[in-house]
Amino acid sequence: MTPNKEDFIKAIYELGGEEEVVSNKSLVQRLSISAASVTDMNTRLLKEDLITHIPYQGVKLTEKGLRIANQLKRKHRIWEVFLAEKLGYDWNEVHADADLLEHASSDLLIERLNVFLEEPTFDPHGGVIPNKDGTIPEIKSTPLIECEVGEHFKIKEVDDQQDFLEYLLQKQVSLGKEYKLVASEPYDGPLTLESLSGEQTIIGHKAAHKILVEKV
Amino acid sequence: MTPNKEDFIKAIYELGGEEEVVSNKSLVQRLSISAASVTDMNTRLLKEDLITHIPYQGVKLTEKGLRIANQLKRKHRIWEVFLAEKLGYDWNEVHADADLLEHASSDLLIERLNVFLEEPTFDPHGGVIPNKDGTIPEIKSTPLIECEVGEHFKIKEVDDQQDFLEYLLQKQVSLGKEYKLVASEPYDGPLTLESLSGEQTIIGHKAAHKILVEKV
DNA sequence: TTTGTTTTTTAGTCTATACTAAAAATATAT
DNA sequence: ATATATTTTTAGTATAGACTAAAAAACAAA
Repeated sequence: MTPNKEDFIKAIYELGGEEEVVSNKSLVQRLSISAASVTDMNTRLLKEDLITHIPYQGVKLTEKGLRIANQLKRKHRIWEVFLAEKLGYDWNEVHADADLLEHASSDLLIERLNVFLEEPTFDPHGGVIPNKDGTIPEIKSTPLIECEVGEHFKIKEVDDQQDFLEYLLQKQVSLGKEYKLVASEPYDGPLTLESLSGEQTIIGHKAAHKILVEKV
Repeated sequence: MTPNKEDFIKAIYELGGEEEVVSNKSLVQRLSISAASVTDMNTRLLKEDLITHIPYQGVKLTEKGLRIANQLKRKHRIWEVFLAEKLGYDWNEVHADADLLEHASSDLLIERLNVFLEEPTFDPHGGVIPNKDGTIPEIKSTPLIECEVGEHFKIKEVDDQQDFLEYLLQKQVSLGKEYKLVASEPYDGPLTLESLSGEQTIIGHKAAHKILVEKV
């Protein structure tokens, strides 16, 4: 497995290759390589049983390919957590360096880094971190940021940083409380929540990443 | 610059290519590649002005090559500090992962990591960390671990971790005090110091890494 | 100094990854 | 349905990095 193959598999995954067939054209655009190079890489990955290929239609990940894609995603997201939490990267800065690091990380390194970071469940964007074996953890609760306007939910888990907890206290947001999401501004804008008693609370999008809810 | 070229330059450096001509043979052994591959790589690095080459004798780093070698060493050693201090790697475990990571580190990442680690001067083995621009910092003080038996020295700087400071206090080792190194056991064994008043103190090799001294 | 050994270089191959240009297959539109 | 446009594949080429085998140069030793 080389960095290039890894990137290719990741690209297929991100274009929906877990379920549907992904066209050469979309891979050409995603990876900025020629169509011929995509065909080349397809035949190589096919030989390794990482994808299935329907000529003139596209490729799909095999079980093996999917497992690798998820393990890469695990590495990527654990690095993102590190970059954001420990090195002070902004959420939009983490991606490029995580992309480099994920290809240079032994399993041992990732597991130790994971422990150092206290086994995070989500990356800085709120994405779920896959398990070591490439499976996706059963998430009963979803980040508030992923809720749609109009949905009702219950607060299940919040980030446990001191200042964030104080912020929530001040906003009177507490575990178990039920809300309805009444508005969510685009471009990482604020969310408006309405409690059962009709009071409205406005919180920022970063906060909405740190709050896990269960839809009711 | 590719990881292979980087490793090649590092190998030349480690074999003394800053000053003397390094033979193909030594590079063959160091990198476990064929003699023909060494010649190939030499011609490539020559084209980029990273080395000078005397046919049938060997190669030497140019100024440019040396700067790159030191910047790589900087990356390598900063990662070693991270692996040892933050992820709990043993001193002998850090090398392999640092070797991978050093090729996947943007300058930005290394500088932020350096700040996170509080700008260490030495790696876990006591090696000096080169400056960002590829120069070697002027070290007035040397780690105690690098002293030879019989030398006299003065304590200049010690690691400032709470428990280590308590340990030193208990051993009555303090800044400015003068000692003579009277014994140093091999295989990371303990060091025996003798103060001016003739008292002997025995400290472990790890502690000797954390103590900087000036020879007198 | 002549012979034998070691080291380096050259020549030719191989694989991974890219490319362009052209051919083949598929999709679209009148 | 036939012409046109798009997408995919094939064919041929390039570069980085590796190899083996053989030639050339340098070194060592009797």
